[in-house]
Amino acid sequence: MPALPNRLTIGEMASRSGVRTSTLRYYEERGLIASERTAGGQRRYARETLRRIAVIRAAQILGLTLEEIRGALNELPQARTPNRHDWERLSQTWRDSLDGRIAELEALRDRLSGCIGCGCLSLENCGIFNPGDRAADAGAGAQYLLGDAPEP
Amino acid sequence: MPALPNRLTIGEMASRSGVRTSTLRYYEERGLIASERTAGGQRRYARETLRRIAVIRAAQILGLTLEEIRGALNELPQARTPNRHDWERLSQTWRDSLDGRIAELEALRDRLSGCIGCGCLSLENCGIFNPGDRAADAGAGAQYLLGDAPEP
DNA sequence: CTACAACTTCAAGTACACTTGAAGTCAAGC
DNA sequence: GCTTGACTTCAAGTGTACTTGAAGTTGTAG
Repeated sequence: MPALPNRLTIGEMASRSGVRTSTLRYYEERGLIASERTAGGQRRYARETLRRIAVIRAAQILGLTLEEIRGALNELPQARTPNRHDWERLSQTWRDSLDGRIAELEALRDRLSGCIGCGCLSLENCGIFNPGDRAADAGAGAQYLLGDAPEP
Repeated sequence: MPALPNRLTIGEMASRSGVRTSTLRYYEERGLIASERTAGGQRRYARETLRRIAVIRAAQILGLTLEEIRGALNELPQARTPNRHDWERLSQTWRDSLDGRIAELEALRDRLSGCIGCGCLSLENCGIFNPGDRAADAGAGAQYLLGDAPEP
């Protein structure tokens, strides 16, 4: 077993994290991760950066943009090892966001399930698929199913 | 109250569905919706198309691409009013897909919750955030939290 | 019958998250 | 000390889902 170096090359980071080198450079360019350079100009990453990447990939699943993730991560400074409190705040925030998304999807699923019973698409009087036929001047139309406000 | 015409202009469709005219033209170009034309070449939509748009927006929430949605919708042909069986198949498929996504997010949330207790980001020995430090040659690294296989 | 808002097409632009390729440099093993 | 794979930058390309703008046409209210 080879000893684990504390400073990892970009290739080592890639194979350990499952994220391509081009992506790592891109993340660095966008300020999500940081690196030091060798005398010759090559990147060397701290081992902690692996965790940061895990957090980034997890946050992407939650639907956050890289910019939003960058904002969240910048409260876990790269200068010091993030402490338990830092991490609790971040993971609690994301947990809440997850709970929200889960609730949204469950509501959508339940509306869909209701529709299975009524066969909406073939019926004129389904309250879910026909709102636009009645609330014409609300401008919201078929947004009903989505639980959305009209945007554009 | 103005009577509801059976053939709607693109502008009427836009205000009823909450989707821009440019988006409607784009959907048509991509084969998700259809229209007839007036003698002068302007689009006129059947009222049913409003439902189709509601379905499209709902499916987007599920994370389907327009191409996938097009595929699903093409089994609900525009030529005839889709029957109850058509709709049951489609909504059941999407319900299953929703259930899957909900389960994924719940698993992620639970792993996050476990992390809140252990303060991973500051600990060397968390099984969730440090897998890459031990399974170096698996190439999977920090994918653990995500429940993902390594892709690239 | 005319004015004007709403429509038409087509090409190009935008945002996000990357990937690819060219041309060149670095570092580790022999 | 040289070879070779891994690295470097920078510009351009990809795919998805649209939006914007220019230049011209249509349809309807007055």
